[in-house]
Amino acid sequence: MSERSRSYHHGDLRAALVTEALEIARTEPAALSLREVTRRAGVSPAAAYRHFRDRSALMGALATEIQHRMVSRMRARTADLEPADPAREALLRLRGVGLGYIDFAIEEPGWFELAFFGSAEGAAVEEEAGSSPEQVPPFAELLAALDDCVAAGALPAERRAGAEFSCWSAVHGCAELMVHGPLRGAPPAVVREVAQRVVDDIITGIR
Amino acid sequence: MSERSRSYHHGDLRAALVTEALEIARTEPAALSLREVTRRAGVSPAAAYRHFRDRSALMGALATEIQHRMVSRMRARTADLEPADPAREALLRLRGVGLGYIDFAIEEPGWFELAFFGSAEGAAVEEEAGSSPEQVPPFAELLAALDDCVAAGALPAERRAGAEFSCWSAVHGCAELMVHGPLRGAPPAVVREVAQRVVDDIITGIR
DNA sequence: TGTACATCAGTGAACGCGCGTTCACTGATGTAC
DNA sequence: TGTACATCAGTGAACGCGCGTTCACTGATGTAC
Repeated sequence: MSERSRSYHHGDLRAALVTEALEIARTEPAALSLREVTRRAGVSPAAAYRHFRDRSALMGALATEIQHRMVSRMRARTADLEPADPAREALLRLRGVGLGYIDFAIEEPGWFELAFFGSAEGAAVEEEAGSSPEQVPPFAELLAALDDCVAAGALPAERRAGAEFSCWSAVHGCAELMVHGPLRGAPPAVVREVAQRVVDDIITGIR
Repeated sequence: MSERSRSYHHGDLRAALVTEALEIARTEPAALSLREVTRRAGVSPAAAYRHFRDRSALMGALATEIQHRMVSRMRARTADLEPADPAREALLRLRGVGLGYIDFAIEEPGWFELAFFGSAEGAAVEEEAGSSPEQVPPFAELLAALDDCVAAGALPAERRAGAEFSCWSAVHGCAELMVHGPLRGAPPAVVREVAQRVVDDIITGIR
C-alpha cells in the first residue's frame, strides 16, 4: 500500500490476492481457488507461494478479513443507539450485535460461508496457533455485549455463564436458515421479522 | 433387497450405492465422490448412471436417507418420556426434538454436514420438485412438536407463528457450534450442558 | 554519480491427481414361443 | 423342456477439466562501494 511497496514489482501482491479472493467469494463462491485468485490478480499461480505457505493459508487470511468486515457491520448496527438507561442500552447493543450478524449473512452470503473457514477446516493448525473463541472477532463482540449487560444490570450475573453459546447458536442458526435453509430467498420483510423474533426470543430466554 | 433383485446382476445397486455413500460420509467426508462410491461398491463409475441422473441426484438420495436417520434419532429422544400432564409432556417432547437433533450432529458430524445438501446446493432443482420446509422430515418433526404444545396449552396460540424459526435457529446453530465452531472437541459433559442450556433458553424465549 | 552485486518477487512450464461424464460394448437375465 | 430373442445393468476405456504444488529460471529492485 505504501509508495515504497507499490513501486516494488507488483506492489503489495499479498493484499491484492486477498482483495481478489474477496471479490470471487462474493460473486462466484464456487470458483474460489488459488489459481483463479492469481489469474484475476494478473499473476502466475506460483507467485502466491511467495506470500502464503499454501492454499489454506490464503483461505485463512481471507477468513480473517471477512471477520473484520463482519465486526464493522455489527458495530454499524449498534453505533446509532439513542441514549437510554444503561440496562436498556446494553440490551439494545446485544440486540444490535445479533441483528448485525444476521444482516451480514444475508447481504454477503458468499463471505458469510467462508468467515469461519479457518476454525473449521484447519482445526488442528488453528489450535496450534493458539486461536481461541475470544480471538474470533465477531464472537468477541458478542462476549463484550453480554458482559456489558451484566455490568448494566440487564442480565443477572448467575445467568451469564454459557449465555454466549445460546446467543451465538440462535443468531448463527438464523443466518444459516436464511442463507441455506428454508428461508433462503424469502421476501426481505419476512426475513427481517424472523430475525427480530429470533433475536428477541433468545434474549428473553437467557435472562 | 428381495431375492429377485438380489439375483439380478449386482442386486440392488441403487441401495448399495447409497449405503456406501453413507459409510464414506461418516468416516471420510472429504473422500465423498461418485467415483469413490462406485469403487467401494465394486462397480465401474459409469454404473451409477443407471440409477442416478448425475452426481447431485446421488447426493440428494444420500441427504434424504440421512434426514430419515435424523428423525429416528429425534424420536428415540422423545419416546421414553414418562407420562405427565399434557402441557408438561408437550414441552418435554419439544425439548427432546431439539436435543435429539443436537445429539445426531455430535454423533454423526459427517452425516449432519450433508443432511441438507439438497436444500442447499440444488436450490432451483428442489424448488421445481416442489419441496417445501414441511417436507424436510426433521423440520416437520419440529412443527408437529410445536403444534402439540399449542394443543396442550403449553404455548399461547398467538406465540406459535414463527416459533419454528426461533427453535430451528437455536438448535441448528448449537449443532454447528459443536461440530464446526468453538465447541468442537469440547468434553462431552460440557457439550451436553451447553445443549441443554441452549434448548431450555429458546423454549423459555418463545413462550 | 556510477557501477557491480546480491536479493528475492514473480515466471512459465510441468507434475500428478481425481473428478464427473460419455460412449460403444458385452453378457447375464427374463420372456415368448 | 428347450431354444431364440430382446432387454438393459454393468463394463472399460477415454474425454477434458481445473486443481494445488514444484522447479529452475529471470530480471527488476535496493544497496554497497
